[in-house]
Amino acid sequence: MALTIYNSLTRQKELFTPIHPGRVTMYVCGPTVYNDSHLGHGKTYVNFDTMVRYMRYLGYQVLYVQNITDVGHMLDTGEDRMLKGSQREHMQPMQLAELYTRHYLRDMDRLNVSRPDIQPHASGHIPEMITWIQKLLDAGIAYEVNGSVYFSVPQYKPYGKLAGRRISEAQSGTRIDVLEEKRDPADFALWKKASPEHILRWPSPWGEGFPGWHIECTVMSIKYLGQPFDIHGGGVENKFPHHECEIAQAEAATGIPFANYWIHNGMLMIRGEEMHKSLGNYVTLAQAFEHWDPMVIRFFILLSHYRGPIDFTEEAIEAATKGLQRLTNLWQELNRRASNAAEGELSSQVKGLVDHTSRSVNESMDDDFNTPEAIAALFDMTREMNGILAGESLSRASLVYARDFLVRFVGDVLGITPPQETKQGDSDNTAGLVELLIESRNKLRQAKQWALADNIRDGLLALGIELRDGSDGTSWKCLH
RNA sequence: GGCGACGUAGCCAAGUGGUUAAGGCAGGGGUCUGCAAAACCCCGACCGUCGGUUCAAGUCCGACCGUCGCCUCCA
Repeated sequence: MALTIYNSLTRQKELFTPIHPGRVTMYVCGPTVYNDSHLGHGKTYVNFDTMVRYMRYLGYQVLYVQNITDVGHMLDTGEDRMLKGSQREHMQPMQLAELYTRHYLRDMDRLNVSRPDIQPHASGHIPEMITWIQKLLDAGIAYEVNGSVYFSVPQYKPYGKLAGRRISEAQSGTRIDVLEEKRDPADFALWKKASPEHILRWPSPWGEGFPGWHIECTVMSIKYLGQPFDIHGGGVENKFPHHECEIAQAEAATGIPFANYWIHNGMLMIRGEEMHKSLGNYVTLAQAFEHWDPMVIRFFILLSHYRGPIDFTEEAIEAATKGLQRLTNLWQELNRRASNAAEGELSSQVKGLVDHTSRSVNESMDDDFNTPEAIAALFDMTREMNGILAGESLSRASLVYARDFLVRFVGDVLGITPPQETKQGDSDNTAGLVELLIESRNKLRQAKQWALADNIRDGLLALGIELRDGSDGTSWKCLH
């Protein structure tokens, strides 16, 4: 089987064929860095990161580009988000952008989202944007009015092909005041003249101003990935108008297709509603991490298909926590046993189980990155492996074979970091002390001094160390 | 109003034409264990409603009900 991807452009699953065999060029719309990242960012970037990881696992050389928007865009209230943010925090706009870029990367690191290969900042690509706008003017598909430049939508026939709309259908002027200087209500800004109080401003052939909402993605993706490139991703809420405009700008200027595959991921909801500041249900990743382990949040996200919405509820997160524990318990147990297992041949039963699971998860991932189905197969394997583990002592080779599969798939592809190894060799003496207590407790148990033995176990548990008495001795793990 | 998505067991969530509808959580019953934890075994849905197509439909078509997104910055 081979990788198939649901392409928003054609509205169907298609066999993925990159432009250059063995290589993938991919662009995903990044955040506007004027505020802390929230759970919705978490879902989007975990979704796309997992795709990148899987394609790399398949052997593709992936070039992954994601922008950082730091130039500010006009809200319909006439305000600029970067400007608003800097006033709120009493900072210079670029200082604000730098601060929240760092926060964003910090949060993504905790979710184990691998960093994009290139993270171009919009503010660093103003000259390229100006050049591109000039191209559109030269092509006669854009026009200048009072120091601003607009894209003439009626002149670009394919407009609406991504979102499935016709411009005649668009209700114009119902909810926003149509700028009188635009020739058509559907026209969108490529360059806006800066008002005197606007700090974020750059010189251009049309006077001082700032770039329009969509031009940065068109210009930066093509600059680093070429035209066309393979995959363009982003949240569904950006399908229209943002992505539609990106296509229009790119293709109208050059006559060359923009991106071959468009991937849109579903939104994250909080108790059934879109997360929105005005609804008071806005949860930043930093806040979420205070309650839940970032790996639990990542796992929770992957438990649903990327294209669907996710409803973030405490109950669902709790279920994900338990499920992940089940998986990591096996991982940990394999590690523990492998460290002192006897040499021997690879068990054909284990090999069969692991190989079967490996094929199964690959098929699921090949089918439009179906992570929930792949995870179900992992749980099947977990159950059977636990059964085997309970019945016989396996050779080191068998344990390592199973463990390495988890490292490759759960670790490298799903991006779930392995359970922490017991801290042997750490600078502190925790491991030694715990082992000593276990030894003493087991002597008490042999003497049937249950109360004292339980006292030690309860005391350690209160300190976050859990003991498990097994047939082959007592193991322990830190609970945080 | 226009465009689009979705509605599967108490909760979360795969499955998109064909043997007994994955998996996780919660719940119930067992096994193991001094107890606990972990683990294993057993138990649950006829797929929003109503029609239609088909030898055969959660799975395709239509209508209706409900939820959500986009149409305005948004991951």
